[in-house]
Amino acid sequence: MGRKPGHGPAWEGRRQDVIDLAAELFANKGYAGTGIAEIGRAVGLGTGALYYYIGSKENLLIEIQERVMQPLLALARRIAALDESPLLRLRLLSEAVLELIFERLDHIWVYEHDYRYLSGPSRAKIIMRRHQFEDIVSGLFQEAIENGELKNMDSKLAMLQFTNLHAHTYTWAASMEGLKPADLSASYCSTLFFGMAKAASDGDLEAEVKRFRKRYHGPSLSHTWR
Amino acid sequence: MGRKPGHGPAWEGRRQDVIDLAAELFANKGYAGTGIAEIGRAVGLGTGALYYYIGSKENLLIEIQERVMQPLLALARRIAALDESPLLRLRLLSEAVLELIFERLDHIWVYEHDYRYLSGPSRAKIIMRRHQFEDIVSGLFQEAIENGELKNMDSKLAMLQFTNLHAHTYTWAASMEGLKPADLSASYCSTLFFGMAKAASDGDLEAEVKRFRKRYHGPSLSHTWR
Amino acid sequence: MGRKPGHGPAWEGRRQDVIDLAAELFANKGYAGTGIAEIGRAVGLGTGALYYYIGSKENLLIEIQERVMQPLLALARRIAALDESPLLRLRLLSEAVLELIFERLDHIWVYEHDYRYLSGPSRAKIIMRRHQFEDIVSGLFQEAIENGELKNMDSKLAMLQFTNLHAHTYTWAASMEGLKPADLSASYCSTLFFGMAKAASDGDLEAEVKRFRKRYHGPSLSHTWR
Amino acid sequence: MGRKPGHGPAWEGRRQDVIDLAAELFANKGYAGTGIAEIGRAVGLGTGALYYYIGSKENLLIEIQERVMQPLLALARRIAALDESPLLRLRLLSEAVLELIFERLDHIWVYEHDYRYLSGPSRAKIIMRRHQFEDIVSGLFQEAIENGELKNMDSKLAMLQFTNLHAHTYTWAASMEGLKPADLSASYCSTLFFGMAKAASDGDLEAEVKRFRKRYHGPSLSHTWR
DNA sequence: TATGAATGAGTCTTCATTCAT
DNA sequence: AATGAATGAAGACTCATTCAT
Repeated sequence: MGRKPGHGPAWEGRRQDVIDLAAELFANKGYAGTGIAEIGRAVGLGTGALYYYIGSKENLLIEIQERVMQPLLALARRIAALDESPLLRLRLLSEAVLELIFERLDHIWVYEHDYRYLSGPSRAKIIMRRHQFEDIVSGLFQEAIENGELKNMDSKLAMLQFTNLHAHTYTWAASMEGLKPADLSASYCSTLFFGMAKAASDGDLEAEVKRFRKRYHGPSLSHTWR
Repeated sequence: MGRKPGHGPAWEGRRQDVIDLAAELFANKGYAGTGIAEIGRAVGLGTGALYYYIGSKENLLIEIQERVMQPLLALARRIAALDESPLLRLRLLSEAVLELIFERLDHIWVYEHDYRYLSGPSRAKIIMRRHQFEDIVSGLFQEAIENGELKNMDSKLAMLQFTNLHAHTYTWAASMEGLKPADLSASYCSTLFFGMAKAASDGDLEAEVKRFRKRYHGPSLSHTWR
Repeated sequence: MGRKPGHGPAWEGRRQDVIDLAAELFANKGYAGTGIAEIGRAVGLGTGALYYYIGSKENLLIEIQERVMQPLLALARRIAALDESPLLRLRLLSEAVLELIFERLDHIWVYEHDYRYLSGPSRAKIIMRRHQFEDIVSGLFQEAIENGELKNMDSKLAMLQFTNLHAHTYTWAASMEGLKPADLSASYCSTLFFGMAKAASDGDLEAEVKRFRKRYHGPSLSHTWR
Repeated sequence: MGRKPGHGPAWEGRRQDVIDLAAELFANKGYAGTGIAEIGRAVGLGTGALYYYIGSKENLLIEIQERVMQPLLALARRIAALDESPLLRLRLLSEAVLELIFERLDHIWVYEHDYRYLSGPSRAKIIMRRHQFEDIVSGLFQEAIENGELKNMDSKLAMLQFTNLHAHTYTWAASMEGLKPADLSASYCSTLFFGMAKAASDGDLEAEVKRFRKRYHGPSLSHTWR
């Protein structure tokens, strides 16, 4: 974002290193909980020198968001454009997304948690990109539904389930050493696509729920606040 | 001596109101991004009076976490103890959880985002409770697997999918006016349980993936950072 | 100080109780380190009711100072007026002062430490009284010197030694359970009066000091700051 | 990489200046009565820059205590180790202590008054050092008693008299312009050592006291509180 | 007489940012 | 390219005091 002419050749590399470290720190202690001086200490630079590279603290946050959103969108576009069945493309996207998540968990933490600290314009830009990504996924689901590969359902709801399943993975991925993105993707897609398949009918369970509600007279199972 | 130490009868109610408002503000601007004075302004109290009710800012955060975790755990325990099939119990739990989420989205935002700003002990307590919740869900899946209602899979992986799907809902729930927890729960459970059903076999798709990989020679679909 | 008409009969007693407790707390945690609410808790009163008795926090401090200075001055005047030898009177005063110190160490702590927190007028008043006390003691020493009971020395220096010796006792008195004011007084006065007696001549030691200074060439024994 | 963490060469000097000024202010208005901003104004620094030097307000207090206690202990140890008579060593110590007191009265004020505002560990450390100092003085008195230079008395009581006499000097030293530590030391030691000398016997005065008590029937000379 | 509640100025402290060198 | 130093606004929190009831 901020690279201007007049900087030496090492500038860009150093800059990226700083962002790397910032992402790590932000992920662990939160954007608001991490001080500029702390980042400086981690990189081995005084605050003054740090500003030579970063411009501002918010800039750092913007860069990290970009680092997540740019490849994500690029990936989604490239894959969506493939001449393959929608489910296969979704499966490929799933794996690519999970790879991204596993590769740099810290970035994803920041991406998911701290975009609220972005000021107006940057925030809007990020949100717009998220919608773009979602639209691509929605579109793929729509194709699959029209295809007949999936049952007739709201493609947006399908997309949200896909997104929920993948996005929330960053929460626990660190504690599952050994788990491979490819395997996880297979499992996720298996659940999603079979769960949404033509044959699937939830009639039985929902009927059972209804019967239970009639029969049940114990303490409330739905929540009321306070 | 007629002393009556402690607080008047209105105190607790006022206190809860303050927490309500704080949750709203924290949800919008983040815990770190919300000032005590700002909360005071929202409630109509000076900082001094505010502290009379809250004790400390962190206390507010703790209280909000409790408000989420306590009913969540209580619900999970009560439902898990029912004498019903595991899938039905999971379905009931799903709905209860979604009700909780929809009812107080702001609390869930804070619960998911800001627990990192808790100091040591409180943080540990919250994390412990989360594990307890997860164990209950895992247990139900394990039962369903042993039952034969679900295919043979890692019950923890099943639990994580259940959790991912539900937890991440807070992200977009506000923008889906009209969506009922009951319907969403039906959809989620349908996907999950059919997707994990005995019959389901992902052999076909995975074979297709393999063929694709062999055939494909375009730009990389997996991500490498930077 | 603050007793106004319109107060019930229990008022004054209660007021004194509050001052008692305040002295204890001030002694332990310092005037500035003790909150009004803390005093209230100790007495069993809310802050509102407390103010009914005390008027202000500074008032409390003033009262405590008075409680020390008034009996001290009264004592000194009464004893100085006795028709006895100056040394006997000093000895009697010594004991009375030590009794005062031992009886209410907490008051003395406050008296010695916290008069700096008094605002202008009260502070001036207290300092004036201290001078009055010192003048009485000086006068007694002057008599003894003129009497020939003590050697010819500056009566003010004599007074300061008397005062130093007694005043600083509060510092450690609490840790000397069992020590009686009368015995301590005997010891103090013995040291002082024999040390200042006609016969006493410090020529020998001072000569020795001079010889040592000439002979000594080790590291400096006098201090230079930093 | 050319980083040079830490502080510039002027830092330590500036830091000491800040402590100097803080000591002055604390001495006049008390530790609790002096605000950080006030110190900043006195040094010509904003609060931010001030903290760059001091770390915390309590640190300032600790530093001042150290500035008193460290030279005091060093002095005591060096002097106690000299191969001279115990009384000469006490006399030398007396002078050194008084020099210290006269040189930086403000530090001594803070040292004597405000150590109560130190939190746990620092407070304990300071108290320990005070005991070490007292033990050295006690030891010297003990030697003098065993020597026969002083009469047979409790060496701790002797030490306390020595300490009282010296320590309390800070109270009035400022108002005695022209008084030299050496002269004051000579006077103090003269009083103490002759007063505690072998020949001294307080039999006469104490007998007189007894006779007086019997004879006297006026108002109480001993104090009863309130 | 006493209470709980409210005030608001004041406290110490932190931190992103700037700048002379 | 980098440093140390300084800024100053903002942060959380405290506390003596007041007041309606």
